[in-house]
Amino acid sequence: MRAVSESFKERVYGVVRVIPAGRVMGYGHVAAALTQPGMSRQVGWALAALPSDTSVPWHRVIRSSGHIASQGAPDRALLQRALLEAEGVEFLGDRVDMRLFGLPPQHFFEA
DNA sequence: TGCTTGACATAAT
DNA sequence: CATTATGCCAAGC
Repeated sequence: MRAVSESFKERVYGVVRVIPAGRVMGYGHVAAALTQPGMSRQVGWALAALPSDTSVPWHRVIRSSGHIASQGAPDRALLQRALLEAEGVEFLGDRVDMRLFGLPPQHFFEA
């Protein structure tokens, strides 16, 4: 179990909760918002530890390339895509158009 | 202490 | 474009 510290998780959730509906962010961007670039993988673990009934909009966090992250969990990937499309996020093939839906880093400064 | 693992990122091919 | 190779960082063994 590659769990991350509770404090780190809380900080990650704090940032993710600030992402407005219809916008997305890359793992690396979330890490950067925590003033800790390079922690993108840990951000992924923090989200993986979320309970299914969480209030955190985890589906708005995808890879910087625009691809949906969870490849080892098809069920979650499909749900994530469905949730995003329901919020108005458009897909170009199998990836999100980050240029249009990527959130500008200035919008959230540690929550 | 050193190797493995993972919802990643970036550059090279 | 897609695929592969490297670099990353923290936690578990």
